[in-house]
Amino acid sequence: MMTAMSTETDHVCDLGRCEACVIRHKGICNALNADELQVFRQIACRRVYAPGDVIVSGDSSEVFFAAVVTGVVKLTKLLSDGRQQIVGLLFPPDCVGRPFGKAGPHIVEAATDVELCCFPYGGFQRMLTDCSGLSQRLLGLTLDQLEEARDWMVLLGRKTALERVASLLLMLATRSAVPGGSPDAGPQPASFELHLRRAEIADFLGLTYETVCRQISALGKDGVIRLDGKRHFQVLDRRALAEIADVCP
Amino acid sequence: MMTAMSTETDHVCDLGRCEACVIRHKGICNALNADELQVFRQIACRRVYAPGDVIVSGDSSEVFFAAVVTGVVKLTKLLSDGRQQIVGLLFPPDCVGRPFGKAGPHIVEAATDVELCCFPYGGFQRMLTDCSGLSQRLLGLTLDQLEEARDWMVLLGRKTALERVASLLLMLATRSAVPGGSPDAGPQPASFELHLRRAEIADFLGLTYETVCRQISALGKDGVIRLDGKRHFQVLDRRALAEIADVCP
DNA sequence: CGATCTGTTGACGGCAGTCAAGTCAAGTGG
DNA sequence: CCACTTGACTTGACTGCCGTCAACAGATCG
Repeated sequence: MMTAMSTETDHVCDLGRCEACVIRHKGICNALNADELQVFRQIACRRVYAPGDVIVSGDSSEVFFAAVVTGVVKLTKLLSDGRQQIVGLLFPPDCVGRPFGKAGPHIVEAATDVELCCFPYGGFQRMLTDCSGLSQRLLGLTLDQLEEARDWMVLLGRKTALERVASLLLMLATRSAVPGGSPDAGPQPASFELHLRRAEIADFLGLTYETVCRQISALGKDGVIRLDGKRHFQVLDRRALAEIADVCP
Repeated sequence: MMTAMSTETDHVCDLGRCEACVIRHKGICNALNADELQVFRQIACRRVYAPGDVIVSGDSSEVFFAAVVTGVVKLTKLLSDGRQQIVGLLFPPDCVGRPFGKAGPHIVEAATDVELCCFPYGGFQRMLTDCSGLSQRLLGLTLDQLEEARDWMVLLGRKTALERVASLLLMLATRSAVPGGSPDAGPQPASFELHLRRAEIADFLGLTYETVCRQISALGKDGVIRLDGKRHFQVLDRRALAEIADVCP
């Protein structure tokens, strides 16, 4: 598959070559030309995390910026009595952390095996000024995340438990669909792994894990989805799922 | 009060002078130097709206970008059966609309008397590329909004009705505090007008308006707040309010 | 084997939604 | 001026969804 142009080391080393990176033409990296990429590569540094690893915690006085290369990153916020809410799931090529000063208290955690491309804070800040397209690109990504967050606000504020679960499954089914696949032509069997525990799903949907269980069971009984094992989902009736989720496409 | 430097027309005309604008040194305008401001001023156009006026509706195929100069703008999302959720309140100098293509279906509405500084879409896009600091500044604002949206997700997903109402009142009390005032030195009587109807508060908090009423009454009975009329609130015990709201400062 | 973790299902109760009645203020029209 | 309407708000009674508590089933591991 990989056309081996390089006669040099073929095993992916710490930094790898940006040109071969899976997010080279996505996210912020896509805003860079070859020369700028060179600079990027010199200040960047790859890090890997196992599921459950905490990437950043506390009130993030420690500034941090990175791009998600592979895996899923979980963004959680806490109330003082322990209640918690997942406020974002980051997929490649989303970015973690924020330029320009402080953010509120988050917990940033790896939901799956995760590979990050990390940037020293000052260096990234400089790139942001030097590379004309970079901040625009990052702005675009941030606006997308804002849009997602707002859709999630509707879910949390107004949807029933069943609608919430359906919405999540539909989102994941859509996201995990092959990007090059036919645009909603075939029935699209839509099957995917959900790496989150029931409790994490609950924290994402603003429910308890018992309620999540019940609604998943309900969707199963109605023949809308099917579970193979505990975490592998199969969408049998996508249209019904979308109708329950009340998504306005 | 106003030091009349200009010997010319004193009544504020359609465009006014950017130099005298209340958001000249805030928001995106602050990223511009005098020359860039000149360009901005030539493509910009002021518009005013009355409370309840719809600024943009539908799926915003009509692209639109503007800065809020005065007043409060309401961002609403709908479900197909009429349930609705306010996903954002925009105060000066926040921005309405998004560069780079489409956003989801929103309703953008004036919550109070509103004055906007509107930009033609193409012109703003060009400015974004030409003015180096502009996209960075807009990025900063967008990141702030994202942070706010995520805090709101915690409220909608995990807080009780009483906590939600307390959180809203605390936010408004904080926002309406005199910016130059003493940083939480005195008791800060914190009194403000809430221009939203009970039903709108409910749509913001993910509750029904009856529940909002009850919780406001409860806070009143406990001596935490006081109502003068229907919409003028006075925070009597800010510490208690913050404790109820469970805000981690 | 027990211990622990994750997930499922049942019984019950409470918080907030639903339905409904009533108050208050402002406007309208005779 | 008064009768009436309308809209925003408040309060009460009842219901239901979802949270809480609990028991149990598999799976993994030492």
